[in-house]
Amino acid sequence: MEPTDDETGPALPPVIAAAWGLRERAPKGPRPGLTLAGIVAAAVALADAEGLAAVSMSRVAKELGAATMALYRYVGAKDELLTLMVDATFGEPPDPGGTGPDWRAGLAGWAWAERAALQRHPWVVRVPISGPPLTPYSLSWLENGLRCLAGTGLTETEKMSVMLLLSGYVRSDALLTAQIQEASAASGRRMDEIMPEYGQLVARVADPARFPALRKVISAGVMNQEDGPDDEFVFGLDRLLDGVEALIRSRTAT
Amino acid sequence: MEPTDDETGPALPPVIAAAWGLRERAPKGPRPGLTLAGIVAAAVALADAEGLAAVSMSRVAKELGAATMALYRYVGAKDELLTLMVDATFGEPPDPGGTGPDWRAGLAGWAWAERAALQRHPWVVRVPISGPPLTPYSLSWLENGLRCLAGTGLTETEKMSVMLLLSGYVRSDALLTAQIQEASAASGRRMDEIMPEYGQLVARVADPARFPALRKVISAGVMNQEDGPDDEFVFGLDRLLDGVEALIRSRTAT
DNA sequence: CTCCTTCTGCGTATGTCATACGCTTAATTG
DNA sequence: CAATTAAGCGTATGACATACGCAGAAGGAG
Repeated sequence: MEPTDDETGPALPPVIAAAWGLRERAPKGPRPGLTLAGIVAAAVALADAEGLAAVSMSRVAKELGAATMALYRYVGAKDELLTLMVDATFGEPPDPGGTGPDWRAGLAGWAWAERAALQRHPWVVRVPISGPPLTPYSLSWLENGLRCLAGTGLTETEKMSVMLLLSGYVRSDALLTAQIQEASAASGRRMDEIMPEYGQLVARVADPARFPALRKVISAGVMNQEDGPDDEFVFGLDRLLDGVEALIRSRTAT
Repeated sequence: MEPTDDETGPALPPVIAAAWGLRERAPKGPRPGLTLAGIVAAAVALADAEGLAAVSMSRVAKELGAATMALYRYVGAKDELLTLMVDATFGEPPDPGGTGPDWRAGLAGWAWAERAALQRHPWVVRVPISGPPLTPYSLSWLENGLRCLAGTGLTETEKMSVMLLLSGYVRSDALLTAQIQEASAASGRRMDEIMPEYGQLVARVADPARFPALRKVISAGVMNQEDGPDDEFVFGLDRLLDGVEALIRSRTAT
């Protein structure tokens, strides 16, 4: 179960190979009673139902009717299980990523879909990510995003940077939403009470003389307005895509 | 040590009050042998030297020559200590946030400074954040950022959204950098080897027929180019500020 | 000066967790 | 049928956060 590191390149973590279906099962030995996919699915269901904190190796094993240590035949460490859990929640990206001419609509759809996936499984943003994506679904999403940028005059480096920027933004937004949900659950208040309360706390703590701009924001009622949670996302997404559009236009003009 | 929840508003977590210097020491009882600031400073030093994983309550206490449980007189839970650690690493923002007319230069400077702070303490991006900022330095940074936007025609809500967008971006970028550092430390390879290796792994795992756009990026050598790590940051920052500029221009034009 | 209140430091105990190690046993091949 | 290989898993280890309650210090009240 060592990472394979032959002359063709660097080590491929075994669990990643397994996720891509590249694991050749040895002909000898007892047949496996569990599957990697089954373990991941059980862990995802558990996280959905009781939160990421409930996902311990022993708890997942119990859910499967197996012993804790049985899982380690499929997964080298809990870390790897978490990586696969995240990948599983994304699933196949929604759409062939049409090579249609409208890159902007394509990327916007991509962002909305990723956001939806993250909101279906709010714990995903709490998983500490260990590196750039190598898992099947994650790469599928990246692929589809990149396809949207095919017709633009951007360099490959720029395309990648745009995807990095966009996925980072979606993640940031989802993190914020998740925080509000958690704060609501922890304090027992309704979700639409969290931000107004935050505004009050800031007002109590921030001296108007030292924090004039901040106080102005608060007293303008920014935290109290009844905005659908989508408004914030729309704003950032529009800004971001405007920035990309400016670049593309300058490229096309040249 | 209960959160105070009087008629003036919602509960202010006691450790936040302490961080703002709002704690009135009781006249009775033995004098405290530790200080909250000292505990936080020790924890930050420990995280800087040995990483976030080394920061356990017992380890921090040992660093101070105190017993583990002594810390709980100053901090309700480890979570709170982490929040204060993050705040401490930011420190006072660099510059009065001049109300000069050039919002763009101001915000860019803000972003670079925040990025520098995060890179001085790479573990900060690994701290699970529990909610919107309430700590002194965090709010100072927010204040200074907001001031940059004073002259623009943006609404208060929009200003806040811009700051959210920008700080999320800086954080995302710092997270990526931290991941590369961690991967480098874990695998023993040099930091500039990590991305090329990632490219090779993707090439090994992603079938060209199913991932054409991704393969095109890889084979264009995107992962191999000798880019200063700043290039990525510059690109995203420019896009982002371009997007904000487009909005401001449309506002001013009206 | 003395007692009482109040708060600090901290020893101990508890429950949880990830995971290393090695035994047993089931498939399969020769 | 014997040898091989890997699956399931029981046990043990060490780390961790933190609840609880005691002992002693500091100051105020009488």
